[in-house]
Amino acid sequence: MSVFSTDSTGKIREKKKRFLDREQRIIDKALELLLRDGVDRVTVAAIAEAADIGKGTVYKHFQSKSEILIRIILDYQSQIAANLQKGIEATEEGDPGATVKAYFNSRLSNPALDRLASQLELRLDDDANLVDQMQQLREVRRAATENLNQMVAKLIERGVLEDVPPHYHYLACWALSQGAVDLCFDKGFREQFGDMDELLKFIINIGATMGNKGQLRDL
Amino acid sequence: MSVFSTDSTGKIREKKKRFLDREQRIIDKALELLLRDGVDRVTVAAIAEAADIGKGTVYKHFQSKSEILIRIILDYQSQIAANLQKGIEATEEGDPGATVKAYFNSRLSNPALDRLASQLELRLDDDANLVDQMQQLREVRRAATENLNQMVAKLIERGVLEDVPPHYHYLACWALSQGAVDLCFDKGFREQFGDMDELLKFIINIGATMGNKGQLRDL
Amino acid sequence: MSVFSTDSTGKIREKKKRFLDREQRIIDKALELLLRDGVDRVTVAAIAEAADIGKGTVYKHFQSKSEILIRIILDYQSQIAANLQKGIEATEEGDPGATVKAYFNSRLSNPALDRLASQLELRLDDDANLVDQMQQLREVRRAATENLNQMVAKLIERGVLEDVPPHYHYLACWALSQGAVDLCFDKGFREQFGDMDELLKFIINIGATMGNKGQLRDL
Amino acid sequence: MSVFSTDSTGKIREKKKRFLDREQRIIDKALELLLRDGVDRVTVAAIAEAADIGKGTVYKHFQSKSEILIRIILDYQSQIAANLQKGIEATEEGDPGATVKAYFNSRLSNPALDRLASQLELRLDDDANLVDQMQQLREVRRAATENLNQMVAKLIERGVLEDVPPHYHYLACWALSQGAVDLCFDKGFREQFGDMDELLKFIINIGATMGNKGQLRDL
DNA sequence: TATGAATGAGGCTTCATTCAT
DNA sequence: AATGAATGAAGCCTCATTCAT
Repeated sequence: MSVFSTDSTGKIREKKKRFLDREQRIIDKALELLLRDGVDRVTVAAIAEAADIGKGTVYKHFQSKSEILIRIILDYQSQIAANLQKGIEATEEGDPGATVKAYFNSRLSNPALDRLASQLELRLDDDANLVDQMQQLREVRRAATENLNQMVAKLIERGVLEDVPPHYHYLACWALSQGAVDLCFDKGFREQFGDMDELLKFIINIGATMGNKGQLRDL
Repeated sequence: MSVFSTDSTGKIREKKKRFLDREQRIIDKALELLLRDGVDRVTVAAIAEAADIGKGTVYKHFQSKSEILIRIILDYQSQIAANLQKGIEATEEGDPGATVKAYFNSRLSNPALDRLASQLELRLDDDANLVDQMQQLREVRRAATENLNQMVAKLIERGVLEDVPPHYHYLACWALSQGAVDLCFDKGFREQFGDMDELLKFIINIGATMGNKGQLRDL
Repeated sequence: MSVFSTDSTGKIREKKKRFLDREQRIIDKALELLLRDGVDRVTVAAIAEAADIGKGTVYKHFQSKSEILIRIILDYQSQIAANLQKGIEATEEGDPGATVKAYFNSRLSNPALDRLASQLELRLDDDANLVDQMQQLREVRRAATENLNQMVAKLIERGVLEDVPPHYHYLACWALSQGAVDLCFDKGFREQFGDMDELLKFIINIGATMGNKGQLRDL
Repeated sequence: MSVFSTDSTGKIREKKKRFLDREQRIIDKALELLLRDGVDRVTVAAIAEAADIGKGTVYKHFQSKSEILIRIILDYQSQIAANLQKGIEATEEGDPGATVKAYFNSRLSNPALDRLASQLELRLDDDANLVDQMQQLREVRRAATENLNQMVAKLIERGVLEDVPPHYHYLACWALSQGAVDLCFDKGFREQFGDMDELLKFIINIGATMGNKGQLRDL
């Protein structure tokens, strides 16, 4: 490979890197603004300004505003999935509650972000131009649930968990953590009860024990 | 009272009734459209058209679009509170799980509505023109939690529930039901697992037993 | 005339009186609101409410909102004309400055009202539905200027005033008083110079002497 | 500087120029419409159409309709202030009446514009979003009155003008010119007396002599 | 006769997206 | 490739006037 072509390749690479960096920068700033100002109050113009680029440039990276938003969801979802995977591995190495804890901690460590992701997904749910990305999102989740399914099935087999379809267990878990996140943001409750840390621990504890063999009625 | 005055009074009453009917009609149609089209896609013009009245008429009944929305929240919240109250009474008459069941059933009987109320509240949270109604909403909730507090305290005293601050119990319950509602609307899950009825029963069962004495770890 | 018909006539008269009273009430309240809230912020609904009658009733007395407004102008104009007439009479009885003083005092005794009248007239100037009333307004003014013309002509003849077309004198007077009224309402000036009473006296003095023989240049 | 960078800089400059030109065009067209149709009847849509641009474009240049209007006032006020300054200089060079004449001519050379400015100011007086611009407007005026104060003080000292607070003189002048402007637009007067040029000369003459030593009574 | 609920034209403003430079 | 000025559809709200009761 000649010096010239090496140079050229290097330059192209550098260019690509800068391009990708900027893409990430757009997402980061968008996220920052969304968390700070709320879903309704973030405009493409604001994102561009925060990222210190022109509005038009945003559209070199994303076909529409929605694509930025769904990208945020996807990134977050992947992160959750990764944490979950670690939890599953820990569970397989002998700690039955590890998965649940990993999951809860993952979602509750930044409830604002979790809530934001929920809101965004809600808003983009039936956007016809995002079919692909939505598909991708579901795939991420399907992969995660597949692993969960196997893990839960084993725990059922071992008599740790109640013998119901495996997804009952982790969807209940999903629901409780989802609700816990909402709880963190209910102004009324926050005003009435103050600090929520202990409460969240209590809820996580419930999450870790619910569905355990022998706890439920009428099954 | 003369026949004439009776007539007159009657007519005035009838007029007022029609006025109030119309108000309800606006709310009903607004709710219908919100459920059908989503929070973002319902305009005042659409509500007016659905209610078969002029746009201006809407503003005879509500000072702003937001007031229609918060009214929907308040109506729903009152309904929940009423159901909850019945549950509390049943619990006091000897069925410890009645409150939780009443609460879950109340929220899950029409999850779409529940979810809509959450979304609306989120959107109206910092609307400066709704301070009064927001206050009213909190008052409805405060009254409900007061009753719950007393009931839970008794169950703790009787050794039925874990001895933690009473609100831990019902906020955990709130969280689980909130999450269960969201679960109903997750397209991915619905596609993957189909019918959710059994799952919801499972979750409600968890709701009814969680926090019971002896189920949690490390307390 | 029979007792019956007397009664009937009395009732009709009473009815008419009440009707006229209410008309005046509408005008009074409208004026009150206009002065308090500004021309832009007074609605027919507000006038009706202030007058303690229904909106529809307003339209039994006036064909449009504009008719209320022009009525206010006409009433004020008539009042000015009456005061002016007294001044003219006093001038004819030997006090040459009496007319000017009467005129200035008349307009400056309630500058807010004077300004309001100007603003309203401006706004109604080319309202096609008010041709008649506008004509009436001009007639009131024409009558006043006719008297002024004669009076000024005499003062010119007597060598008191400069020999220019008579209307020069009173239109200059009109202009100065008009400007004085505006002066009263200029926020900037008020803040900068505080109380305006002495200033207005100074201006009225100018009004009383301007155009006097021997004061102007180059004539 | 390379040819390329020169080109680039040039293009950017040209772009900026076109942007500013457009801004001026909006103002010009707005002014044109305001003068033609009256303050009440000019909409943002109409301005945009007249300027041959989209409605949205207007808001790239001005934050609100009010900002266009106040800009018109400010521009006019600055123009008046500049003319006034020239008059003051001429007075200082020996022509005592120069300032007054400059001022009157300035305002009466386009009475329609002067009147429009008054009306606009009236309408914007209590717009909370224009505090800054209003402040700016007052500053322009304060600067002008400061110069006037000094000049008038000198004329008083030299015995040309009556010894009253200096602002009495120029506010009287302001009032008379303000009134003269209104006079130009009174339909009734115009119809009755026809051409106003001679009358305005007469009034300007009054303006130039009023307040001169020895003309007033009772001082 | 008095009422006030109903109307809907019309105003201002926002913002995602495009495209000429 | 990057920019940001331009766009215009779409949304919310006001208020003079009408008309059924």
